[in-house]
Amino acid sequence: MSTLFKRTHMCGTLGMSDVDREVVLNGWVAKRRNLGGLIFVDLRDKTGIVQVTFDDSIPQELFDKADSLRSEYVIGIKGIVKERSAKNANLATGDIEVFAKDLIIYSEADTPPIYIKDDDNVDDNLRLKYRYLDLRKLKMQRNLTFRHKVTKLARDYFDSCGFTEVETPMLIKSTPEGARDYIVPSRVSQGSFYALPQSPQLFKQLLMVGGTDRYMQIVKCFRDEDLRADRQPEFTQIDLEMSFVDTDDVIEVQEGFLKKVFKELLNVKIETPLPRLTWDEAMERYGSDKPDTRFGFELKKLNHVVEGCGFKVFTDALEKGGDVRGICIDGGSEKFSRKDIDKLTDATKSYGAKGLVWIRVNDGEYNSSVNKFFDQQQLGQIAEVFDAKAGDLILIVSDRAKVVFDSLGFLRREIAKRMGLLDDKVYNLLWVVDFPLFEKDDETGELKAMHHPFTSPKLEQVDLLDTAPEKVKADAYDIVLNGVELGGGSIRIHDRNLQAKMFEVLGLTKEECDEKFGFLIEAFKYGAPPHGGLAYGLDRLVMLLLGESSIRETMAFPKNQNAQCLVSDAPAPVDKSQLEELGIEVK
RNA sequence: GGCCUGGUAGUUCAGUUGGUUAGAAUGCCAGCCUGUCACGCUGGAGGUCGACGGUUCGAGCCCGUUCCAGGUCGCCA
Repeated sequence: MSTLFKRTHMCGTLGMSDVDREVVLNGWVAKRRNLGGLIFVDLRDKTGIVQVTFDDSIPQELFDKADSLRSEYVIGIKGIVKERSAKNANLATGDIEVFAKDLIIYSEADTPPIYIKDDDNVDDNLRLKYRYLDLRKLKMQRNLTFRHKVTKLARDYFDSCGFTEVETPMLIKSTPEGARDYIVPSRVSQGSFYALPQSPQLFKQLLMVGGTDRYMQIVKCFRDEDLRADRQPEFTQIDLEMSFVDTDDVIEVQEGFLKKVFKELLNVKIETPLPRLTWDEAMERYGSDKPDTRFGFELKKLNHVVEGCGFKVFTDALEKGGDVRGICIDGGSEKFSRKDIDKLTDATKSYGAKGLVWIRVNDGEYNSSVNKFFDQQQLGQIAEVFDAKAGDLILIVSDRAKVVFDSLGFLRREIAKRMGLLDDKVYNLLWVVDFPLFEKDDETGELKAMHHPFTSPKLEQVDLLDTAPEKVKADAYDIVLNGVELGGGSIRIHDRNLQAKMFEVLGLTKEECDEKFGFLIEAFKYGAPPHGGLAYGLDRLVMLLLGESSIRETMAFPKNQNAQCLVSDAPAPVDKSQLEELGIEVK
């Protein structure tokens, strides 16, 4: 029975140029202020808020209707735009207001369980349960719109570079390496299962064999692993693959994309070519393969300085082939109390460090947690490595290399955060290149592919595959922004013999390879072009561009930490009959 | 699975050494109010202090167990 007021304008777009214009607006009541003979309603749609005014120039019946409005009622109004006598500088539309001549209430609304206000601080579970209310926040609408702009820009840019967007299947074969798969039962082939893709990796390589030449896809990926602020079980990649390219070609195209994204969406100029760090250098200097270079505190190796010292913790670590490394915090001595350092020490323990040695640099003397083992001269030698000055704080960790890098990498970032050195207006993009091809499994000691088994080794190092595979570097690269991995990729192996060699080093039998990747190996028999590519984590990219700290702020319906969708209550049990139809036993 | 933080009104939080009827802000309801925009003023409703057990004359507070949430380590080729 309700009629519709045909909208002429969006709320947030009105301004002085619309004065005296008759407009029709639709939206939600964000706020009602009743001053007695005068009622103000803040009307909201996705573009913003505008003030609608009801005064005594309208019939009493209409005024009473306006008085009945409550938060989140959905209404339409007809009215005239007028310049305000009292302007509101805090509101984009604050120069004008709309004098209502007619009002229609489309829906009434119960009092909402959460405030619809950008700067609220509501429990995450409530926000996720009532996500449709949360999404009414202008910030969320801005975020979704921004995300849309990133994907549109990606499609346009890669289109202009000769890429074709191709959809790859969502129901694929499970290849249980790496992350856990989400499994989908097959009704037609009972007892068999599909998996949801962790990435379109194998299919995009098949597209290269299929002559697609340049492929892109904005694609959902699924990983059944524990969640984090920047990790969701279903997330979106901007996935890319190119034929007849080397690392430089891939990087050049991507730098063009990133430059455009930053220029057009943030009006930030990115200087290209971007810096490139080798993986070795990134670890040595920053203790991380995704270094944040907005601040210093670079790692220094102290092995040669502490060699033969009387401190057993250091000498033991060295004897076992480990390292002694440290960082120097400029002016950190005053900023961090003994208690602060104890807390930091505790925090490093989750990275495997057993302790933290500290040295406070004063004028010409040193105070440290290892005064018993080092005299002033020895401490001075350590300080010299860092070029430390009075007021600095040196933190040292000794252990096997991974623990040392992880702990110090964490410390430098944590300390920078506490010292307020993380400027979110600075965008330090860089490439980390030459990753190791393999890494050792901590439990089994076996080699496994660091990236995936189709990543090409650096061709000049292929001979090392037989003699010292752990030393072989890969043609793999990650793009890093302010300490966050935005994306990664590699040049793939297109040579059958090299691929066979790779599987051999990984200890995979021919049967295992055929079982898992037979279709790709088969495809490579029929002419595979040299190819390589890259995939961005779209959610993370958008998160960083928006200055958000969780990817949940960039997606419409994210899952909570238990991977549940609180809006729809998934996952949920299914009917017994559904399971029977799938041939799944019911307990 | 481990560690850290938290769970008190619809919401965000405070709650001292264990002690009367558990508070504030905001939201909500009612009344008044013609230039507000965090409108104002007056009044009102609103609580399984996450759950269970224990200690105690007495528990929001102490102890134990457990559930839930967020962060994080492991994990994420």
